[in-house]
Amino acid sequence: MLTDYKHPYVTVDLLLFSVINEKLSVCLTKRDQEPFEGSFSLPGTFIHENESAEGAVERLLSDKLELKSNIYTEQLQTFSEINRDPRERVISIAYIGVIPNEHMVKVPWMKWFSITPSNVGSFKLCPLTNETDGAMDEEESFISTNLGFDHDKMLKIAVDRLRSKLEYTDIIFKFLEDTKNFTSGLLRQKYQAVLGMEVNRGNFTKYQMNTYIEHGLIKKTGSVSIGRGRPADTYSYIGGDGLWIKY
Amino acid sequence: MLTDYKHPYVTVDLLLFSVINEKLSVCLTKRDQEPFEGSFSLPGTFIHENESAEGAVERLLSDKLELKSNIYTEQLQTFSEINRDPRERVISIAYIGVIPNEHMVKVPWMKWFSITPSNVGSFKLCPLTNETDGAMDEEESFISTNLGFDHDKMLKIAVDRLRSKLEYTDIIFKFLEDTKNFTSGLLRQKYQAVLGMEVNRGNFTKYQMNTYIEHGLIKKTGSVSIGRGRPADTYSYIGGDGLWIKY
DNA sequence: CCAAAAGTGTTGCTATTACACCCATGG
DNA sequence: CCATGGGTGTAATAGCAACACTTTTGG
Repeated sequence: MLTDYKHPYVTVDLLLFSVINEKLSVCLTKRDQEPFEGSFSLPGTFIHENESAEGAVERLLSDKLELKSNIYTEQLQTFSEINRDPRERVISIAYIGVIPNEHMVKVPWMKWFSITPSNVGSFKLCPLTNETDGAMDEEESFISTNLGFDHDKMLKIAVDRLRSKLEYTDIIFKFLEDTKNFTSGLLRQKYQAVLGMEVNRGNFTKYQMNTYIEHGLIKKTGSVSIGRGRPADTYSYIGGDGLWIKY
Repeated sequence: MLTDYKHPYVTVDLLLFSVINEKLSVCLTKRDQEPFEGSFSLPGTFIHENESAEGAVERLLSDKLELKSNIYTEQLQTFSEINRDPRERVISIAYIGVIPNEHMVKVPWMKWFSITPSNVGSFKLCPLTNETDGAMDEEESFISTNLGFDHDKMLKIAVDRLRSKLEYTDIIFKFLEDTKNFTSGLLRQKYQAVLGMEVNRGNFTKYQMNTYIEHGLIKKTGSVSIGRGRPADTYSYIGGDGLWIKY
C-alpha cells in the first residue's frame, strides 16, 4: 500500500458519435435504476484492475455496444467533481468515439439522438426512431440538456472538440462508411453535419479536398461515381496514421 | 459498494512552467526513493477522498510547492497505462501550471530545468543553478529525456499543448510578472521562449498586440516605458476571463 | 553621434470567400 | 431538354511574413 486514502472509483464514459440523416448524433442509453432513473446517459464502465482506460473503452465497445471492429476513439477529458455521482466518489475519464454507421449498434438498449445544430450552449437532442429505420421524429419528443450525471457538460465539450478538430485533423474520415471510395459531395455532407453549418460546395471540392491530397491523406481513384447529375470524382483515404494532426 | 473491483490509485501530476532567462523551463524534483530513485520527476500527489483533481492540484501547489496565490492551471491529459508505476496500479491526471517567476518556488527540493528549443522530440533539460540566481549552466550537466515514470511523455505533450495554445488563447499572459504594465518587447520575449523560435519584432508589435486589443484582452495604458532605446508603449491585461479561447 | 530598442509603412504571397460558369448525367 | 449535382475559374478580400525606414532614448 502506498497510502491509506480511500481510493475513488474510476470509470470511462463514451461519447459515441455518428452522422445520421445528415445530422450529428450521439448514442445514449436509458438508465433503469437510480440515480437518474429514466434519464438518458452515456454508456460507461468501471476500469478493471488489469486494463488501461483505453482497454476499458475497448471492452465497453465490445461488451455493451457489441461493436467488434476497430473503432476510432480518443480521450476527451477527465471529470472528477466530488459529487458528480450521488452514490459514491467516482472519477470518470471521458472518451470520444466515432462510427460511420448507426446500424453498427444493434443492441436495443442504446438509442441515437441527433444534436440540433442551432443550439450550441444547451443542445436539443431528438431521438431517432429506429422502427422507421432512419427517419427522424423531429417535433415529437426530445430531451434537452437533461442527461444524467455531468453528461451534458461532457457532450458540450465533446461536440466543441469534434468541431474544432475538423479543421486540423482527419477526423471527418472516421464518419465515412467506405473510406476507399467516396465523393467530395459525400464527405462534405458529413463535414457539414459535424460542423453544424453549411460549407460552400465549390470551395470544398477545390480547396478542402486538395488540402487533404496535399497532406497525403487521400488520393483520387481515377474512376467516377455515377448517379443523378454529373459524375463525381471518387477518392480513397490512405492516411492510415495520424497525419496532419497538430496536437 | 458499486462493484468489487479493486480500485486504482489516482494521482495528479503537475507540469509547472515558467520562462527563465528567455527559456521555457519546467519545475522538477529529485526522487529520493525507489522507483526511479535519483531521477527527476514531476511533482504529484494522491487525490484525497473529499477533493476533486483540481483540488488536489491546489493542495499540491500550496503544500509541496508553497505557492499560495492564484496559479493558472489546466488539465492536460490522463495517463492510465497499467504499469506506468512499477509499484501499484496508479492512474494520473496531468495538469499544466504556469507561473510568471521562478523565484516564487522557494522550496529546496524543487529544481528548474530549461527546455532546449531545438529538440522537440526528446528534450534536452538543462538545470538552472540557483546559487548564481538565474544563470544557466548550459554545458555542465543535463538530463535528457530521463524523467521517472512516463513523465517524459507528459512533458512532450504539455510543451506541444502550450505552444499551440499560444495561437488561440491568452495563455502567454500567465507568464507575465506584471500584467498591468508591460511592453510589446517583454511579451514577445516570453512568447518566443514558449514557442521556441523567433517571431518578427515589427509584426509582433503591429499585428499580435493589435489582435489582443481587438479581442479585448489588453489595452494601451497611455504611458511609456523608458530605458535603452526609444520609449515603448505599455499595455495592461484586462481579459480576466477566458476570452478568445476556442476550446 | 551612434547604437539600441521601438513604432510604423510597403510589398508580395497565400488563404479564404463568394460567386459564376460550364459539364454530364438521369428522368 | 431540363433539373440536379459536380468540376473549375475569377475576383475581392483578409491575413501573414519579410523587410525597410523612421523615431527616441542612453551612453
